[in-house]
Formats: sequence, C-alpha cells, structure tokens
Amino acid sequence: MAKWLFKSEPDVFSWDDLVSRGKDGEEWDGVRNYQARNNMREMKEGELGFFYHSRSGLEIVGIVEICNEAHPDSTTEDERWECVDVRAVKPLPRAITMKEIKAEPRLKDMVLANNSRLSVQPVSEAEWDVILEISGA
DNA sequence: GCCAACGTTGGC
DNA sequence: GCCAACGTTGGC
Repeated sequence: MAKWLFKSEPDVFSWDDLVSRGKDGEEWDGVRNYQARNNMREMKEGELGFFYHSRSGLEIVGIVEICNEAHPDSTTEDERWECVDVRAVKPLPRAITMKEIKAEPRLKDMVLANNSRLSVQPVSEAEWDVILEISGA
C-alpha cells in the first residue's frame, strides 16, 4: 500500500483539529495544485499517511488514514479540484522535525526535504519505515 | 517577517 | 507557445 504525507499549517488546521473530528475525519479540501490533486486521486481507502505541521511547526506529528477516496472539493464549484477525506490514526511516539529529516542520510531524497511547496506528497515505504524507526514506534 | 522557490496567469 | 509578472507557500 502506498504511503503519503499531508502538510498543514497548525495555525490553520492542526493535528489536534483532525483528532477532534474523530473517526469520520475531515475533507482535505482547499488544494489548488495539480500535483497534489493527482496524488490524492491515487489514494485508496485504508492507505496511511503522515501529518506534517508546516511553517510554525516543522515536524511530522502523526499518522492519518484515507477514509474516503477522491471526490469533488466541496469548497469550490471548479470541478478540476478533488480531495480525499482523512482521519487521525495515532500520534507518533515522538514528533520528527524537518531538521532531523535533513540530518538523516536515508531521508535525503524525501519529497518533504526537496520540494517544500508540495502539500500532498508520496512517501516511499523505506522512508516511512525510517521515520517510524527514529520516532521510536 | 523576509524572501527564495515554485506554480499560474495572461499579453504578445 | 513563450516568458515576464504576479501570487503563494513555507523554511529560515
């Protein structure tokens, strides 16, 4: 199963906000970038992703699950934009910072470290495992 | 708060 | 179809 990573500014929508939505999760709306949208179209229900706090957080804080595959974004009439629904699964035992990711040779090719602008991105199985490992999971 | 990097827009 | 101008993102 593919792995993913979702970025959000904690001041706008944080991990705690997602946790508060419970098992129904939240629509990952507002994405207006084709690459990010295409990634969401690839997602299958039940796949997992990391939740990353950008800008004022700069760390991976938790694991989310895709609970609804791509559907039209309810926040726009523009039918180009689609989104998935995600729900919080569990927090990482320890948040992994951008600094740690950049310092870890095995994560040097991670999209997060190389294309800071992409808000929804794929994570390789190897990268996924390294993050869990250094987090102590 | 700054500004580099990136994506998008629109005039030609 | 090119590319300059513009707006936004996000690390620092």
